[in-house]
Amino acid sequence: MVIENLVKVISNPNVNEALEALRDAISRRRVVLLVGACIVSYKGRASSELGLGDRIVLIKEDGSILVHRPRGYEPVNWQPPKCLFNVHLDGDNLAIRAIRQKPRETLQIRFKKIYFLSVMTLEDAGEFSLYATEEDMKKAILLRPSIIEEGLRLVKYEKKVEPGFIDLYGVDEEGRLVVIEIKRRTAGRDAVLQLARYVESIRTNVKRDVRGILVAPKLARGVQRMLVSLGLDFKELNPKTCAKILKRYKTKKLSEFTF
Amino acid sequence: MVIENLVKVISNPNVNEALEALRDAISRRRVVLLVGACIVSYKGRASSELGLGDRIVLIKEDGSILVHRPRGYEPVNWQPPKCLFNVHLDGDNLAIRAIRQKPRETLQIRFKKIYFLSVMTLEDAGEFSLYATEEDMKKAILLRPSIIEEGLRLVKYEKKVEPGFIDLYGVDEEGRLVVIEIKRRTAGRDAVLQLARYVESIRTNVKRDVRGILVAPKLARGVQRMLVSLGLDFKELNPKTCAKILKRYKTKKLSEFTF
DNA sequence: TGCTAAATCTCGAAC
DNA sequence: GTTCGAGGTTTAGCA
Repeated sequence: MVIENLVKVISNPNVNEALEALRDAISRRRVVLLVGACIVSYKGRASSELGLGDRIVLIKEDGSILVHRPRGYEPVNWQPPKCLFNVHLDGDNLAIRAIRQKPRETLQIRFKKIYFLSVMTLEDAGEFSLYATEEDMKKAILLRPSIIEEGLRLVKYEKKVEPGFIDLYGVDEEGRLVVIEIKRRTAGRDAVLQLARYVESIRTNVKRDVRGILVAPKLARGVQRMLVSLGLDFKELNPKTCAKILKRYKTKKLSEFTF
Repeated sequence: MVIENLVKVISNPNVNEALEALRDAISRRRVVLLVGACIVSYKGRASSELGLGDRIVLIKEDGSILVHRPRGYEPVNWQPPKCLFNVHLDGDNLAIRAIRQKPRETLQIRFKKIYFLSVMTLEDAGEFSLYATEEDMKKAILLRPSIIEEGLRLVKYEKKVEPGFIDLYGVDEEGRLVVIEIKRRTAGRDAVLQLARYVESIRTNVKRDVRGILVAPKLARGVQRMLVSLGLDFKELNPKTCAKILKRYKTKKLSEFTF
């Protein structure tokens, strides 16, 4: 029985070694890291050319590929999951073509020199959880509408109106309709305009008072004036506050089962 | 004289080897690749937790850091350039903390096992050029306004009006003002509303006929009706056509110098 | 420094 | 399959 290395590293491979290892790795859907000097060209939704330089190329199990320069958060070139690979020789150099079918896009990487190549069998079943998103804020407000204002009753969730989807919809203490637009970060003009369009759309269909409340941790500069002139309200609400409410609620629910 | 390896790879390093190599690499602003089993947590604009699994961690010269899972285009966790690193031992495990100052955000990676670590000195001076962006379309239209319509003269570039910035602004054959909104992809409702707001804003300030032209390779479904009802025009224009015009123009300019 | 708009945006959900 | 909106969006350009 042969026990295969889960992580294989080849330093300074020659072109044929690299070619063979890469073809094998891709056919087996392994994760591959390549570091070397290369030129890159891309044609598809746009086109790009990248001159010679040292880069890190990461090919993943799902057929995605990333080309990273030594600086910057974003990859300089890439291809999303599910693309097809073709590894071949371009003269004396190793070349990788990654082709996406729809939309048709082609990424070509030509290596002048490969410093190292690694083929890896990685196991990753870890759960990822992100807290305090806009969705969480919505849930927290539904659980406890009083964080917006006393007497508020929420009657609809993601109501469809003409310009799009309303985040939250309800009735206030005095029976007026309330439209709520939620932003998890500083709300700008766009958020106000969005809310204004929703309110306008409902006003044209209903013979009742309609209020619009923008809910966000903060307003961008100059936006307050805009809100006032459009007759809309603002309610400060921090995503962290919402996370706490959700947490408490979950604990409570759990305790309901426990006791 | 000591000649240092430009790319150093350590397979299955023990914790102290890894700690030393990593601290040295970060202080020298080298590019680092780490592959191993880790857990990750993030606190900042939001919060996240990632359970144990094999990942690829890339630390760059500019102080950015990316954590990639074996699948997916996007990093599961990251930190943008200019963050500060702290490498330490967490019990028997190697831990990396990457701290961003503004906004204050912290990324912590704890390795249960390191399969390999690579420290690299990479040289990348290659030029990157991307063709046929919205900016290119703007330039092409300015160079040859007749691709929109005969007799069009463009008089302003990125004119500021109340709702935002107009892409292009001009006068048509019959002396009417023309506002142009450019999209490099299929134009949707948002593009139409944007153009409509610009046109409206100019109409309120000027006692002249004002036309709005949406320029894009294609219209989304249902958008044509919207355009008509708002009295706006559409002109089909492909970004590739624009790239060709720019290329020809550059060649022509070159030939003017040559001959 | 802060804000606005674009991105080969990507990704997911809803229709 | 298409469309629409969110994203820890990031990034570039400009007041």
